[in-house]
Amino acid sequence: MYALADCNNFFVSCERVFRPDLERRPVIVLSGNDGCVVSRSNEAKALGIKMGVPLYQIRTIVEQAGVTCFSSNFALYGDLSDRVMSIIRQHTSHFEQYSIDECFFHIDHIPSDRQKAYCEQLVRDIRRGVGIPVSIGIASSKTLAKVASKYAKKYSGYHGVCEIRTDEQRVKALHDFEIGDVWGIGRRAKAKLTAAGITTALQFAERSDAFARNMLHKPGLLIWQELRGQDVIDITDLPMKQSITTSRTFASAISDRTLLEEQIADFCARCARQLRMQHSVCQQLFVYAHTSAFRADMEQHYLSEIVNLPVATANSQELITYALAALRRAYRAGVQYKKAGVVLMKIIPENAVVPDLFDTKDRTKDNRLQRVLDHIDDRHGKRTILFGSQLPSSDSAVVYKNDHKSPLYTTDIRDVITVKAG
DNA sequence: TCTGGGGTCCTAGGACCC
DNA sequence: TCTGGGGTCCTAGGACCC
Repeated sequence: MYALADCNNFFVSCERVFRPDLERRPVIVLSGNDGCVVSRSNEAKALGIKMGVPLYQIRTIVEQAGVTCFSSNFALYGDLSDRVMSIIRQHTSHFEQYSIDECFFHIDHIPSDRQKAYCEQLVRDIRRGVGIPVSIGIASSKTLAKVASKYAKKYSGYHGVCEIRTDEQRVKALHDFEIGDVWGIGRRAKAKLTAAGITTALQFAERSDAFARNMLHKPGLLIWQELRGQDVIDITDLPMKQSITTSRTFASAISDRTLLEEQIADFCARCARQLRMQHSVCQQLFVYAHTSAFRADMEQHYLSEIVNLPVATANSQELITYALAALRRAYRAGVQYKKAGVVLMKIIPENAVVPDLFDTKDRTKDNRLQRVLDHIDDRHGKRTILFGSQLPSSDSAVVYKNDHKSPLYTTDIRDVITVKAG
C-alpha cells in the first residue's frame, strides 16, 4: 500500500504558522511580482477566488472581504517542507518526495488494520511539531492514493486520513470523483473524455484498456491501470536534474541592456549554484528574453540563444561570460523585455567531463576559486558574495515587486531581529 | 496599468545508418 | 512511369504536474 501525504493549502499554511491570528480568515499567497494567486486558504476559496487568477482581477473581493495577501517566500516554504518531510521519513522504509508539499511513502511494516490509525497519529505529530495541516491518502496505487487524499482533505470526519482498501471503497470513491480531478488528466484530456461522454473516474476505469490507450496514449493507459488498483506509475525522482532554469517576469518591462545583463548574470549564477550542489556540470546554456505576451497592442519579440559549451562546466564566472555574450548577440535596442531566463541543459555528472586537449583555461584554479566562493555563501548566507556583473545598478530596485513578503522567520537571523525591532 | 516559476515525459517526424 | 526495409538517434512541440 502507498500513503500519500499532502500539505493542505501549503504556502498559506506556512504563513499561518507564524501568524496564528490568521487562522479561520481568508488568506492568499501570490506569485512573483504579486501577480497571480498561487495558494488559498479554505476561506479564500469560499469567496470564489480561483487558483492562478491575477490579483488585479480580484481587488474588489480582496478589499471588501479583508483578504490577507502574502508575496511568496520560498525560503520559508522550503524550510518548513524539509521539516514535514523529515518527520515522515522517520516513519517509513520507502520515501519519495514528489513536490514541495507532497510525498509518497510505504507503510507495509504496519499491520493493515492499524495503518489508518498510524497515519492519523502522523498527521497529529506534524501538526503539533511543525504547525502544518496534512492530509494522507492510502491505497494500492499512487493515483488512488491521490484520490483518497482529496477525500481526506474534503471531509473532516476522516481526521485527515482516508483509505481505499476494498474494491467496494474504490468503486464508491471513483463514482463521485470528477475525471478532470484525476492525477494526470489535464485540460485537454478532460475535454476529450467529456466529449466521449466520460465525466467520472469510474466511467473511465470501466472502459477497455484499448479505449484508454486510443484516447490518451501511453499516459492514459497508465492512469487507467492505476485507477483499477495496479501500481504502474514510477516517480522515483532522478538523482540529477536534467535541466535547471531561473527565469523572472519583471514588474515593468526592461529595455536597458545593462539592466537586462545584470538580470541574466544573476539568473546564470543561481542556476550554476544549483548545478554544483547536485555535483554536475552542463554542456549547453540557453538564454532568452521576450516582450509581454499579454500585450496584443505591442509587437512581440522573442530573443533566444543556445550556446554549446566547449567543455562541460558548472563554473559561475564562465557560464556568465557565455550567457552575456549570447545576450549581446541577440539583444535588440528599444524592445520592452518583460520576462527573461537562463536554462542549463545537457547536464552530466561532474566526474564525467571530457577535457579539451586545446583548452586554454586553468580549470583547476577556476574551480578552486569557485569552491571558496560557495564556501563563503554556505557560511555567511546566500548571496553574501556576488560577481560584479550580477551587482544591481542603483535603479534596479524597481525590477521586482514584493510588497507583502513575510520575514524569513526560520532561515535568516537578520530578518528575525528586524521583526523584533519592528 | 496590473497576468509566476520550475520541472518531466511522450510522440511524431526528420536525419542518418547499413 | 517505375525506386526497399529496418533500425537508431535527435529534436520540437504538446501536455501535464506542483
